[in-house]
Amino acid sequence: MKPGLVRTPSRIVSDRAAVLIPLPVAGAYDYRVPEGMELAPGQFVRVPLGVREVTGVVWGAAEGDIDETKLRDIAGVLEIPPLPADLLRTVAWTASYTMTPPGAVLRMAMSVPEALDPPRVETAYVVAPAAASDGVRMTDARKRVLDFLADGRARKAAEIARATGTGAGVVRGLVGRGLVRAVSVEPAMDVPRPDWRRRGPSLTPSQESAATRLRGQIAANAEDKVTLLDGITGSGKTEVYFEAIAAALARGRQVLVLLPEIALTVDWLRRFENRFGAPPFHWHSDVTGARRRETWRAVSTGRARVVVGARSALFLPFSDLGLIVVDEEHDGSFKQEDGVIYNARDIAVVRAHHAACPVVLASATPTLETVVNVERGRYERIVLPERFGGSAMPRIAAIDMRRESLPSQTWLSPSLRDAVTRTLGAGEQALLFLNRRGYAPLTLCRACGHRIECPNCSAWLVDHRLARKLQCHHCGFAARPPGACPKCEADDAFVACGPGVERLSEEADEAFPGARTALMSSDALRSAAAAEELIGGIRRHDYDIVIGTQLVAKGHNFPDLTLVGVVDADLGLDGGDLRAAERSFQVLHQVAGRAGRGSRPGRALIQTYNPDHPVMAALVAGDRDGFLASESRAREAHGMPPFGRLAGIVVSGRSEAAVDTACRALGRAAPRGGEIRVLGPAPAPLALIRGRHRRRFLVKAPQGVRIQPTIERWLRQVPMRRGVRIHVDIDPYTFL
DNA sequence: AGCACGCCGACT
DNA sequence: GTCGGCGTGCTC
Repeated sequence: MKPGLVRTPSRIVSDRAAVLIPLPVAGAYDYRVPEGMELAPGQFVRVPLGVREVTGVVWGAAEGDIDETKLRDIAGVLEIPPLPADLLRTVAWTASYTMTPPGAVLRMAMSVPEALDPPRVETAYVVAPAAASDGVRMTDARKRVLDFLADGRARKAAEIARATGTGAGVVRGLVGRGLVRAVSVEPAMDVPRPDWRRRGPSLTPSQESAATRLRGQIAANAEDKVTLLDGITGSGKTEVYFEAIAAALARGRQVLVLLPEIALTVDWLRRFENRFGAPPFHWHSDVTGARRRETWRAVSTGRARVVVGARSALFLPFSDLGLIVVDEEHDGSFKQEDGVIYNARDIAVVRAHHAACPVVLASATPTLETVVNVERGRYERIVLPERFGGSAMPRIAAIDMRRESLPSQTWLSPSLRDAVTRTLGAGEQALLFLNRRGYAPLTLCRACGHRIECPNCSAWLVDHRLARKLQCHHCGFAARPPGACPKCEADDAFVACGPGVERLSEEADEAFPGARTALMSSDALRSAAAAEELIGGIRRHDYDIVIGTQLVAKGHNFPDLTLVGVVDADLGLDGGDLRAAERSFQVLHQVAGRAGRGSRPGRALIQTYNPDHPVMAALVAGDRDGFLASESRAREAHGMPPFGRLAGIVVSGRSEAAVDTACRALGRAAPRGGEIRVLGPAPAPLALIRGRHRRRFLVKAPQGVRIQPTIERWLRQVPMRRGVRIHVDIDPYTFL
């Protein structure tokens, strides 16, 4: 990925300027610059648009191809700092790369409309410079006030009164005599600053040498430096990149840390506060209202030194970005799938390039893309070889389910049950991992075989017994379980097929009587507080068995947990997804890493019907690099990413016939014969979502070929009927 | 994304 | 006869 440059003059001198408005229109609109108005790119301006007036951003010189008579005047300039140049370039690059209108990308950078309002001002008081106190009667109270203000800082009347034991009248009197001056100040949220001078925890020799290399990059202001911090679970990657953060803070720069699933990383925040003595600013969808506005402005003015956030934090107006960290670089949640479709990990590299600052990508199971970038010499790799505190990676063994005999409607093999029993007997904790929410993925009528499906999607409804609902995991549709079969009207004939975590928890209660079980899934944890409560309980050993979905795999540290049982390791392998094997490996490796993080060694048992599958073999052998190498060879042989380019073109609409007609027209116009190939249309794996029928084309090109211009030309040739929409997904992550 | 314009059904 | 339903198409 090579970030392109956008030319932006430092000042607009012409009587016309291009203004980008946060709407999905083709490009920036030209406006007339009124006499005497000074403009620079990035400035927020009010412009007339139809009958209304909107806030836009000065984009550059006018394109000039619009009729003079249509031109309207810029109404005014907002009195807030302009968007920084590196953000403007990142917006332009993202728009062009993802084939999204730039205004739609800009909207992400203007996600806090209230932040653009003129700042609320308050009156504060300072000592007047060069004030002559002769002739002013110096009472005790006046003297105390002047002493209090002697340091030159502006303070509000109430604060002065409180500190000096006087009344507001004394201050007013001093103002009247010219000794104190009233000034307008923007009330600043009193934020403790992270203190990089604090001593961090002591590091192991390998952590220390990794930290030294990262500090060196910050000190050398290594632009365009992307470093993969590659360390197994528990190797202390976080402490290492904290040292890079400290180095950036020491140079007075700002830092952005991107984390997946931000709301649930209580553990991470605790470690940050331990290291820096103050919390970072947060940025994710749960940050709302005044807090959101204040954070946006604090980032813009530079008061916010460290921001930890979800992917949308990439479009915050950092004025002096000195480092970006992407933790859990491999995590799928960095890929935004709706609206502007982008991968935050990639955009982080682009923003860092434009901001001329280094990037650290951290992971125990880096993506093949990143590993290949290391091998090609584009990224540097720093390896943390051993686990912190000397504890070993858990031993991983496969349980061959073909050789186990299980009673029907149960999913815990005798081997796994035996291991759990012995673990509990030793006073330790066990984790049973099943990446499936709810009670059962399918509800079937015993009498006629009818399967309960979502009315809007081609998917089964998932039985959520705790919530007494059948739920669609694709559109959110929920219904009470019907009493009788809607097809054959048989009463009480429904049978739940397959396990979800709720059902597994039932089986665990039966299999291990007396054991205290905790259920951890996104359904069971409605709030961050509830999550913290449960995590604390597990850490205190209030529970013996934890049953969880992917949530449990993330970052938690349970010292007494020594056994991880993966109930269905084959779950992620089907689906024909390009990255299915890679993702399975990442998830299983990560969840296995939950075992043995304390003083006692851990082990993981993986129930599978495919013990010879490369993913299982690599997990058991502890051969991550071997797995990546074989995966890499397979992708290269098929010209798949990262050895070739892919784009998904999804055509969708309410009318299946209209979608098919559109697809035929697109198929006829598809580019042929060149090095770019178009496959499809095929029904998308979920052919119906939210009542919209979907078909998918796949565009494939060799490495290094820009596919966007070809796709653009192709799609432009075929006018779309109303009701039919096209989504372009460059570098698709999943094939849903 | 708004907002107006426009062309068909149920009301005072 | 009008009020208003939301489909369609602009906005420099």
